[in-house]
Amino acid sequence: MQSHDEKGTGMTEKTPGRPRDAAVSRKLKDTALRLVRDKGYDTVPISAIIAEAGVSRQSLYNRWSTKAELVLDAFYDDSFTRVAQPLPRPDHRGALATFLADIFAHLAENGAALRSLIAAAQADETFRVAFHDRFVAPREEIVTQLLHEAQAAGELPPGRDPELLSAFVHGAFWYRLLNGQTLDDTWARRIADGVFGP
Amino acid sequence: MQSHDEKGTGMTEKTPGRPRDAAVSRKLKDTALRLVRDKGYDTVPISAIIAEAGVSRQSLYNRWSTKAELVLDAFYDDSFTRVAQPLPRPDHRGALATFLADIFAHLAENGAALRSLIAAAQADETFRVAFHDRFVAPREEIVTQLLHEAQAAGELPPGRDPELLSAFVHGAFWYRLLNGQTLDDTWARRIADGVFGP
DNA sequence: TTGATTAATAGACTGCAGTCTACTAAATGC
DNA sequence: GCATTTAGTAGACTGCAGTCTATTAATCAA
Repeated sequence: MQSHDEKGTGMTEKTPGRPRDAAVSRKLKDTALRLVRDKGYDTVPISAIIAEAGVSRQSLYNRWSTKAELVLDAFYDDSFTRVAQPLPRPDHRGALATFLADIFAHLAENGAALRSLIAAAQADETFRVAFHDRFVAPREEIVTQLLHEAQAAGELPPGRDPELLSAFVHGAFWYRLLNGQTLDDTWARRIADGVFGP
Repeated sequence: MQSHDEKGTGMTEKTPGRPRDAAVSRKLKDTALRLVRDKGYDTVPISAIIAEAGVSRQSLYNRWSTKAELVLDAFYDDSFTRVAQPLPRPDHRGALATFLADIFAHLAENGAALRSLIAAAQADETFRVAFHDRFVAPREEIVTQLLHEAQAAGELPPGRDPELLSAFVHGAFWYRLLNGQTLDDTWARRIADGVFGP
């Protein structure tokens, strides 16, 4: 196996051989993030990323096995999933709308990359699982959790199905994103209203 | 421009030059359909399709500008959208469940290809529009229509939002498909119940 | 028959992601 | 020091989608 700790935990685990250069990882992620945001996932070749980062091809593939893994890491580092703040409690319908509006607001910057990563996941099961575990599942969990709480608080009728409704919410999000349709505050509210009823 | 009618309408429009050979188109679509079903979209190279079809590369690209366009055509010819039958009227909830169960049943055969086409649409706006117009929009329309009728029949409360609910339905479908999760009769029923309420 | 036009074929070519090879560099343990 | 191990660089290589060029074949109009 490899060492590859690279100060991930702070305690470098005393592996033999030359240690990984954390600066190389940083440069790759920063460059990938910038180039993909600026020019788009499919327009930016690996050769451009390593050239701008000033790093060899093999150094990239020592760390990530595909372009998609690198880009996921790059965006993950930046923000992407740190939307997972605790949500305001009193009004669950409003909390859901706010949560969605927050995600949708980030789509201006990250939406195109997100679409590319979802696409990449369809051709690469390993990446699909990684993407699901790191990006999809946590967000789904937040909504499911919120809906369970809303149900406990009596704001959502007991007959409703939080897991299904969470699939409705994220499904509508994905469906509109992947079909190139708008997603804004209005849609956040509309989705929340659709879940909680009129 | 080209002639490219190829008996599409029956009335060959008297274009100059050598006419397209309909047998070439047939062989390409049949071969593409079979190979993609058997081996998967990403596993089947163009070179294999033209080799098995016994046709030149250029003949393919004279008809379709990308692999995705060919495969969409191949699956479209076979079935794929002919699920658009008129639906039973008395029970709209049951009609929706049946409609979905029908789609889900076809996923065993076509689900992998559908995922690949959705993925391809994310990197190719021209194809995304074609795919949307030919595949996505008609199905969405069916559900929206059904929900409007259900609302008129009093089976769906007047406060509900058919366009949004349709996005919920197809969204949940896409979301689960793209995340590699099961879609069967149980889910069809569950989604229909989620739309119409408990 | 000839010319114009488009289709079909064969195969070279480009740009891409990802792999592989050869070599050099930095760390550890003796 | 020296051996071992892993990271780094440079660059060749493979397989892919899609483009391009050259040549031949089929149709229509004159």
